[in-house]
Amino acid sequence: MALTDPTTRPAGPIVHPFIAKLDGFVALTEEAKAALKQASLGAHLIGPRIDLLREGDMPEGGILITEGIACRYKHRANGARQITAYLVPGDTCDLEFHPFREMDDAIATVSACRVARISAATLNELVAGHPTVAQALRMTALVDKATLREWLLNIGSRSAMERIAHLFCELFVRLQTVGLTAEDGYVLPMTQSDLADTAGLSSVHVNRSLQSLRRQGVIDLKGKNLTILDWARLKTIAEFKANYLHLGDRAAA
Amino acid sequence: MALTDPTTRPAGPIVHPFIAKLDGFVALTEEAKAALKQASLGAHLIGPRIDLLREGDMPEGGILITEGIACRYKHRANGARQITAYLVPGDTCDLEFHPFREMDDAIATVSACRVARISAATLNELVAGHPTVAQALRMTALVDKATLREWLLNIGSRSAMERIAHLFCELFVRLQTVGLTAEDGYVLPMTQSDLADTAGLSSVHVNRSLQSLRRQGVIDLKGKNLTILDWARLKTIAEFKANYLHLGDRAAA
DNA sequence: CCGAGCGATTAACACACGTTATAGACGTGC
DNA sequence: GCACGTCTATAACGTGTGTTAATCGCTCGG
Repeated sequence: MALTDPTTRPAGPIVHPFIAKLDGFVALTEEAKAALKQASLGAHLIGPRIDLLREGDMPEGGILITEGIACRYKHRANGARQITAYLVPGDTCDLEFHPFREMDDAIATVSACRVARISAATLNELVAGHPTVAQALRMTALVDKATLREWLLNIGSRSAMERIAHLFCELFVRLQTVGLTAEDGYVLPMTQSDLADTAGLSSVHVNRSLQSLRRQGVIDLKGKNLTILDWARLKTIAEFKANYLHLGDRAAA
Repeated sequence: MALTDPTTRPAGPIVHPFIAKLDGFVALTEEAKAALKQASLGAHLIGPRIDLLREGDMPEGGILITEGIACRYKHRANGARQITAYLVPGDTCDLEFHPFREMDDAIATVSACRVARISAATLNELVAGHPTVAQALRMTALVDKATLREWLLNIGSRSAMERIAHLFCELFVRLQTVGLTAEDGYVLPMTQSDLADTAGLSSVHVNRSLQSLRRQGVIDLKGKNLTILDWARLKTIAEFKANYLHLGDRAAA
């Protein structure tokens, strides 16, 4: 029963991942949910590999991803790129909005995405009118920071294979909470070059590490389909603990 | 005139770095300043290398550093440690507080520190009663996140020497805004082993990189006294841009 | 149907960085 | 004044990862 209960383990993508996410952190009132629904109307479809915001931009409002995967990244003068976060459906950026702030990094789609822009005005209304929303948004900011710290640990102290395993674990858990995983895998739209820029590795070495994970029978990766053949092993390799995502009882088994 | 004007370039440590920091982000009302002063009373002196919060703790409130330098860090099972942030006077942690949240990392002093604990109750009063404080706190959270992203770029894509140079640049600018730098240097309480755990390097290689910076005449480091002999060069090596700190016109020259 | 381009793969080689070990310098407590 | 621990420094050696480059397979546009 529990396995098929759509409220605990959705069979497909959930309709309003953002509302579900916030509601998971802080129980929202019905009015708050309605307001959020209203605010996330008018999402646009945007193709893959498109910049949503660039370094130096002064966004009027924030961004909400409702479908697809996007990323935050920074560029160096020599052309090197560091991806600092992945945004999955339900994730936002710059909702903890502050006027007159210049972007110090950029945001781009990885796969095609559905993106809603939320203006500063509606954001202020949301926060002012719905304390539960304000509290939940503060929680998302905390989780964002905790995730950045975990990535720092990942890049700073783990080996190449461990880093990639950790990323795969994190994405599995995060996508699972929005109903975007199959039982044993998910769609991974990043290229090996993206993974390299995420993990602080060269794309050649990412390939080597993937081969190693494959040879050990831990994963299978064909095209954009990642299958996790041995979840326990993957978690062990990555030394993955989901506590930093602060999912509470929504955490995956 | 401008150089000696204590409001723009304080000659010594400023008395309430936290208030100055928030006021720099969002102009605070006099009542807000008074309330913040009240809240930060009763700071305790704590020795070096003492844990303030441990992973798994459920802090009742937040922490404010008024003197000394502390750090956030995470441990791995194999004993490896990753330092994810340094807290200088005026910095806080977990003020964007959320009830029933378990720490997913730890906080410890590096040098001896003066530390104020701010309870959830006074924090709620501050935020509810002073919108400017709430807004400024949101800004600090944004800067924290931007700093984490910059660190990710640092560790993920820069060489050993560049990473260390970047850290030295960042600390110089941050300490300067709270009046804790000399004209050409500051006190660096971290050991080389700390720097290693910060930059994702071995302590041996940190030493090698420091020697290299010394040989080039960029820095001098005797004991805990860091002297920057060639600031322009150091910035170039680190490819340092202070924009992610969002200091506006408080940024160093 | 063909060429162009991008992504994945693999090989060969180079080097930045890690590991282990030892010794010296410094402070600190007894 | 001595023993001790901690931090810095340096050497020798090993290796994980980067670099360059070539090949192969797709997909997509014409």
